[in-house]
Amino acid sequence: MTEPLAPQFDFATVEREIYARWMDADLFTANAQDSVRAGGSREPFTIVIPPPNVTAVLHMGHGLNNTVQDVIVRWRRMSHDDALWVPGTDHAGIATQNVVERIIAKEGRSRFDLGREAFLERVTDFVTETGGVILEQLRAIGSSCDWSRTAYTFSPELSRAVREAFVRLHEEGLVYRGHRVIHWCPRCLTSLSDEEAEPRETHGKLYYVRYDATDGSGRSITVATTRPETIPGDVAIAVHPEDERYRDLVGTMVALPLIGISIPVIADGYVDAAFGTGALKITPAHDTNDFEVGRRHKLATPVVIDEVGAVREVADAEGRVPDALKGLDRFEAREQIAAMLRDAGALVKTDVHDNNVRHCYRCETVIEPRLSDQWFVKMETLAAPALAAVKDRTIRILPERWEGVYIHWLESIRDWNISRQLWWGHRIPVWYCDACGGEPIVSREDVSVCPKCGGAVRQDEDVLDTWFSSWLWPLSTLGWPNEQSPDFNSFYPTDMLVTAPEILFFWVARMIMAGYHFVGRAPFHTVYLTGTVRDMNHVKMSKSLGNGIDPLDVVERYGADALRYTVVAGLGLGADVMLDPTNLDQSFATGRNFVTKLWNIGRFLLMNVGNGDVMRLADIAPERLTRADEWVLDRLDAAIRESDAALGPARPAAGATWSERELTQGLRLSEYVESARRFVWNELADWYVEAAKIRVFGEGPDRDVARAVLVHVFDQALRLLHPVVPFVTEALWQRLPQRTSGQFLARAAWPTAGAPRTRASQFEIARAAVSAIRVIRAEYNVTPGKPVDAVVVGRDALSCSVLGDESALIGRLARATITASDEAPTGAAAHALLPDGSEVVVLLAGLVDLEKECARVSTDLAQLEKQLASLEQRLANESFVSRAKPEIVEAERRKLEEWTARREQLASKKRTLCGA
RNA sequence: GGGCGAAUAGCUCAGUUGGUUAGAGCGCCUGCCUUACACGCAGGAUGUCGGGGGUUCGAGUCCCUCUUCGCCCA
Repeated sequence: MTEPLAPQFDFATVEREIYARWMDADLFTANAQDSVRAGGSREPFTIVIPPPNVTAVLHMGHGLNNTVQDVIVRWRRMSHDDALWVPGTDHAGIATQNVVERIIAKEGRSRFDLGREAFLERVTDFVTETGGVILEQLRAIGSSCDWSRTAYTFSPELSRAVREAFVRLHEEGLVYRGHRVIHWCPRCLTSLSDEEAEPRETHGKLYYVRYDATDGSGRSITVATTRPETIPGDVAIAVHPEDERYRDLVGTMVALPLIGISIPVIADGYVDAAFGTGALKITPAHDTNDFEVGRRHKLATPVVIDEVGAVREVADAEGRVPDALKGLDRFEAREQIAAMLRDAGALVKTDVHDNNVRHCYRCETVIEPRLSDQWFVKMETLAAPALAAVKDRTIRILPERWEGVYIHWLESIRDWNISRQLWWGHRIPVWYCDACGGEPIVSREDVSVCPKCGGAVRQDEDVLDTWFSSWLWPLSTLGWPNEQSPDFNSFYPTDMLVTAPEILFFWVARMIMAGYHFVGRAPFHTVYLTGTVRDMNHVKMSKSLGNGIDPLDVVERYGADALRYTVVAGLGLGADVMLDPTNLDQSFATGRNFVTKLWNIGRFLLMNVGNGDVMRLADIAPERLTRADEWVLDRLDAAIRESDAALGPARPAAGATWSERELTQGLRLSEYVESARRFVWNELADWYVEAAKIRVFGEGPDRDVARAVLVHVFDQALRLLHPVVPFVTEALWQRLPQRTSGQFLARAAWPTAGAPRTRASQFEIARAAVSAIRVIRAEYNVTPGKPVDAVVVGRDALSCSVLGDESALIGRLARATITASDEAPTGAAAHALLPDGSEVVVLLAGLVDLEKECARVSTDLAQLEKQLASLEQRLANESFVSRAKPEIVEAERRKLEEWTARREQLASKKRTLCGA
């Protein structure tokens, strides 16, 4: 039963209601049995969500990313795939721990006051309470995740996968304990991986410090350093072996300024002779590269900066730190020692110097290189297949340019520090026995006594890098390490991964490594890296900068569909999306306008089609279709074809790897949306609906044809648009005549294009005639309501019959009374030449300005002649005719014929009008 | 410093292997409340495709170079 549609789309009510009905009907739950991999009839199509942090609230980046995933997964679901979108969250070690630490700080307590166990309880409580918020928010933007499979990196199941991975890698010798200089955040009090310690361009100084020789010769060597506060930790001065300036100093001793300890001058190829003075101070405990130099030269490693970044004699550093520096923060110490050096005459000069300083990606604190024991993953063997997978096209990364970045990173990969000195995270499954002091015990199960001596054991205090669980995400969410689980069998490997480029290394590359290493197969075949959401000044949106847009605010104001449509329509492949946080009305106008338009087309249709039976298109004899019918059906097919081409392929046709041709195809979401939009708005609404009005308003058998075409075409268009604007399309679709309850557009079949319709192009002649008359009306400022008289003159038999048959329609759309004739009338009238050579003459008694008409035709003619001249020149060119592809030459010849004929028409018109 | 990428209408961007008169959305201008829609309808204006050079019958598209901007890695 169709009740009239509300004049306005009440998205707030409808979206909530429809989402609830989708959930009740269980539409988003994938069935492992349906997958062809389990003997079913559907191709599996799986996307695993990039798990947002449990502490996260939805921002536009999530809005963009998850809209893209939802569009893709809905498209595949409608395309008969066994579509699965796995949702979930990440326990996010540092981020979550920071949040809870801030909360308890308000109570005046630190995590150390609470102790490990009590602190973890607080975190767990916090996560239980707020961890699901972002998943709820994803529903508000329409995400069709399979909520029955919601995963969490810290769940018992996924934690088992983490242990399995760690232990297995250890057994294979790929996880090892290393003693080296790592990135340390003195605020978070944890080590970080190379990726988590982000380089930032920083304005600093370069201090030139003189170290005097100890042999009394009066010689000295000046080094340039950005970090004079580490001077107490210096153990050598290094120069390049081939640097003539310092050759005679190599092997001699110099004194640490202010401190007096003697250190050697050594030669090492690592030194860049062109930087600073060409002499480098070596501080092995406080610089990654210096550590390597120190190791090569078997130097000591005095530690002079502690874990909170204060200068102290921490280890092997007795007598090295001057009293005046002790206890100072590293940056205060820098100023202090510079002053002391200046006073001592050892500071030669300072220069301004910009360099990249690493900062903690979570709290922005300047990283302090720190010497410590950490667990590492050996990356070289893991990287090899991940590198090969992209090179041999098993995996494609879009936009393509990211492939280069990925390859470059993997080719110069370094070992991965996975220890974190945090409390919130997967505890490293390693136990130590103090009694026998044997090898660390690495175990899948908790260990309570030493297997060797039966003594007490203690577990490693550290937890694992969060990414050590995230890299298993496509595996662990589907049941791994149980490779026999139905989900793993049916849905692994997954298909696409949609994420932000920032985590290409953190996450994407490592997932590929994990996939190959643990199960021998890539986790997905396509990586789609979306752009970034920015404000009008191209600044990335962020809460801290205050230039963000809250997606839920947008949903509240304009609806989820408007948000989704706007974002997808503005999204070139991998392109950034610009939105103005200060003008939401304008930013989301695209989506809001479109949704309203769609709603109004639906209103028109439901008001006028009525509740009576609607024929199926297939039951209508072809000869009953009008030219307009054929045209709109043809345009629909074109839109379907264009949408398919823009979206697909969904997977490599050959199964294993992408062909060269396929490699960069598909995922043009904005092109897909534009094709669909153009059809419903510029073709269906602007032309077909207008053309069909008189038929649906009338009575008789033709009314039923028009109703059938209208309903069919709108039904198909709603299917085509459903992935982008799921709510409004579902709401309209369910009200279409003869819909039985329990049917959902979300599960309806994706449209397929039919064979080309030959009569469709005939309607173009009528359309051109309407446009021509409208242009003339506008030029002569004929008031829109006022009818005019016009004569149409077909160029040939076909045009004549089309224009004759359709004259009533043309007249109605152009507000004109049309006479079809064999000959253009003479006398004062406005003329237009249609693309096919037919003519339209609008009789504007008393209005026609002969001069204006003459000028118009002259301009047209001049332009055509210019183009014709260049065309003639091209065809006269022997090289072109002989060297260009034959079909190109042929096309140009045909064009020449048409244009020449047109020139004759225009020239003759000009003679009549201009009287020359 | 090394590498990668971008530069097309006022703005944001398409333009897939070189081949019609370079497109879209938003914005802008003109006229219209035409009984689905003014969040709309009809009409319209706007490009030395960053500069220069080259390859080619033919370049927005390929090559070189310069300029500007962005990203990644030291």
